[in-house]
Amino acid sequence: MTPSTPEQASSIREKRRRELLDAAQELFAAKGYEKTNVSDIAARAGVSQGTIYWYFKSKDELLVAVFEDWLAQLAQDYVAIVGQPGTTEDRLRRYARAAARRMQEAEVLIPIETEFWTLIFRNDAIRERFGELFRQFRADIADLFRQGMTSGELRSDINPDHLATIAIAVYDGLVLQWAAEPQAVDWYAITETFVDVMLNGGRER
Amino acid sequence: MTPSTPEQASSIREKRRRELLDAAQELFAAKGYEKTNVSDIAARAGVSQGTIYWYFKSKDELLVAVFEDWLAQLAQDYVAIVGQPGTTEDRLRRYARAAARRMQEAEVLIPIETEFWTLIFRNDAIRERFGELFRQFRADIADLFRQGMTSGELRSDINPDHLATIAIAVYDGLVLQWAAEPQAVDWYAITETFVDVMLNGGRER
Amino acid sequence: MTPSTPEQASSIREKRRRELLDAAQELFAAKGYEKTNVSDIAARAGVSQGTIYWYFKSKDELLVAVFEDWLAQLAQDYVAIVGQPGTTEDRLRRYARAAARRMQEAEVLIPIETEFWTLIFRNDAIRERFGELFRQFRADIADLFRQGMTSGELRSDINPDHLATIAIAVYDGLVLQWAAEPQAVDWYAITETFVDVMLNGGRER
Amino acid sequence: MTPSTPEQASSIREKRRRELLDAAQELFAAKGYEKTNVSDIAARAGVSQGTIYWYFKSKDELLVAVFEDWLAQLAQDYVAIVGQPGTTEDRLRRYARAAARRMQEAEVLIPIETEFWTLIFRNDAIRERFGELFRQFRADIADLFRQGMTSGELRSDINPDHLATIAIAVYDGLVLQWAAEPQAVDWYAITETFVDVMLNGGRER
DNA sequence: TATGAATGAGGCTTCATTCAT
DNA sequence: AATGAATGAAGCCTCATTCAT
Repeated sequence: MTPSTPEQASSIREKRRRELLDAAQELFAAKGYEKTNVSDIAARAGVSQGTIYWYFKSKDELLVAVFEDWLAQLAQDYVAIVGQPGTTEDRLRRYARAAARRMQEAEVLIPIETEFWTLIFRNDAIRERFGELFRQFRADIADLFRQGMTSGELRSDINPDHLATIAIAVYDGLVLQWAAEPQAVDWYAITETFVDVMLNGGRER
Repeated sequence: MTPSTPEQASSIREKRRRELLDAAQELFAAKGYEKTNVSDIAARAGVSQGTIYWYFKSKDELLVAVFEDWLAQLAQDYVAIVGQPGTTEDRLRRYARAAARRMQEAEVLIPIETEFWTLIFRNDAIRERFGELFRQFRADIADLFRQGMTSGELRSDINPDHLATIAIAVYDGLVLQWAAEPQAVDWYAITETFVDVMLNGGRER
Repeated sequence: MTPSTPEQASSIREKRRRELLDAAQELFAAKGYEKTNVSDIAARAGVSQGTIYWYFKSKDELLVAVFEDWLAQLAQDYVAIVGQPGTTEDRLRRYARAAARRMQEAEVLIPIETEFWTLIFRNDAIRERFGELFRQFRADIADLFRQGMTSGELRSDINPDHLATIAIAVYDGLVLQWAAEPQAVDWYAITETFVDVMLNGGRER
Repeated sequence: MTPSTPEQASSIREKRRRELLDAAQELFAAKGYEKTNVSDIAARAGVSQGTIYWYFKSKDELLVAVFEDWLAQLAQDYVAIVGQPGTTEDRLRRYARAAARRMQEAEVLIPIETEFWTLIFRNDAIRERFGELFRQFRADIADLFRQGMTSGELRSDINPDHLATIAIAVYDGLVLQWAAEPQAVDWYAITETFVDVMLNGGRER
């Protein structure tokens, strides 16, 4: 059975597409979208420039594809974590630690995150998808808090949506500080402090 | 009466420089650095393309100038607030509310913030300055917390640097969520929740 | 039952070739040679891009094939008409009316005629073939006039070659005016006027 | 007075524009629009490629400008001739001879005429302008015939518009035959035959 | 025969920067 | 100081053609 069967051909296509996606992601992260040129991507993926256009209609569409790809990974990561059983406190800690771990492991990808954030203001399609991601994510975490309130674990006089918004914001904001001064951000230590304060408050009593 | 005296000439120069800076800031915010071209800036400032090079050595230098300009405003805003007298709690609330107000008032400038963040990864000078800003800012806020610990207002078993890092991160992170879905971020309400939880904790007791 | 016999294979080949030729002709007429790309032709003929090269050595050769095909039709049309028996006047009228009819019926093909005319200047092979066509055509019509002169129907002090050249020129020239303003060219009415004047002259007497 | 005054600056601009127009016209005539590349035009005009875009928004717009320029010359040529005083016969002869002379003198420009004809089918703006030209031209010549009919010089049972259409068509059609076989078209001799037959008819009497 | 993938040359255009005036 | 013109280096993309299956 030669590799000319439809399935194999298509799997080759998938593979090539992924190579291009990976090459693009790395370069976008390393140099930014504007500074990355199509020929660089082609070179890194080991194909000719024209080949890219066999897989993506334009450089822009390639960017969107990278973005979608990245979103997919991201969503998968967190949703799985937040959805696990346990007390709210446990799950909150797990979420926070997973976020910390992800940041540390995927530091090379952080530049591409800020790249996408910038795109949020320039590209309606991307804003839409990003908004959707945040919405879903916020809903999941708010849900976690609501369960804690129902079970009596958490104060019920706090707006769980606001809480979720804050919990998400912290990690995005940390990214920036890390970017400006990596050694100033110890993901794990800050995570512990954050969870502690979120639960117990900073006030002396 | 031509502006031939040195002072006049220099004040005209200042004025023109500011016009160019403003034009550039607006366009960078609106379209991003890469998509903004020198001729656009010239047109918006009402001068010819060549004139820009009488005031700035290059487009890059113009960007850095806009950045410095923006940083100056920013620092002024916050430092003043955090430096005022009062209990730690008061000052924390004030800081948080000032941040909320600033966000709301300067929403049109937010895109330029993400633009700068992206630049953190591409431009060493900007990373350096940004790092400095964060460092100073973190130091000021951590100091605020330390005073609260000394005075017995706050628990003293928490790392004040981590706390400061988190406090700053929240607002940067909120910017992103606002970007993706403006109506989801009510700056003031979230601010109140944030301060409440930071002080009292979310745990039922 | 697969088409494995030589005849069948070859007739399939013929059929496929014709499909490609038709697709190409339509597209060349609609968009022009340069703007038509090989993949468009393939798509319209329902085959893959590579297949075209199984039937034609290059895009250029495909153009020449379309041209030859078109010439063949054209020559067939006219030669038949001019060669029919009758008085010179009858045959002249018949030629003129046939030309008028052809124009009206084949208006969609007119763009491809101008396309070919342009190619006269760029492509030696096409100029050669075109010259041959005109030469033959002119000879046939001049002959018609000569017969009229011999028989006393026409004045014999006129150069029959010039006359033939003019008679042909009129229809080609009309094509252009039709192109620019279709409603201004009533093929049949103009034809009658043309034949009338050619025979009787416009001078009052 | 240095050449920096507005008038001179603008006349320099005019001059440069004309150089570009001429270079483009020559190349379009020689190689056709599609085969001519912007860098060739720049080279022939002795400027850099980018300079062209200081004068024309795109290659397409340059083509249209060449076309307009050519139309202007053309209209000027003929309108002057047809508008002169004299009998209809005189003026008809003059028109025909002027057309013949123009063809002979401007043979290098003929390819660009067919180039434009092709464009008639592809470009609405050009079709519009071309239609306008033909309309005006036809009207002028038809008018000439009408005057001849009024004065009793010409038969009044012929449609002068058709006659005008034919008179114009002949020269456009001759261009094609000339293109295919230059030596077969003797502009002056054919012109005399054409006028003779148009006036006196070809019928023996 | 037929196909889809791949190639690579080259075209149009943009744009930061420089220059002559 | 200021300007409009000019430059030239890329960059994205198209497309005829070839290749592996």
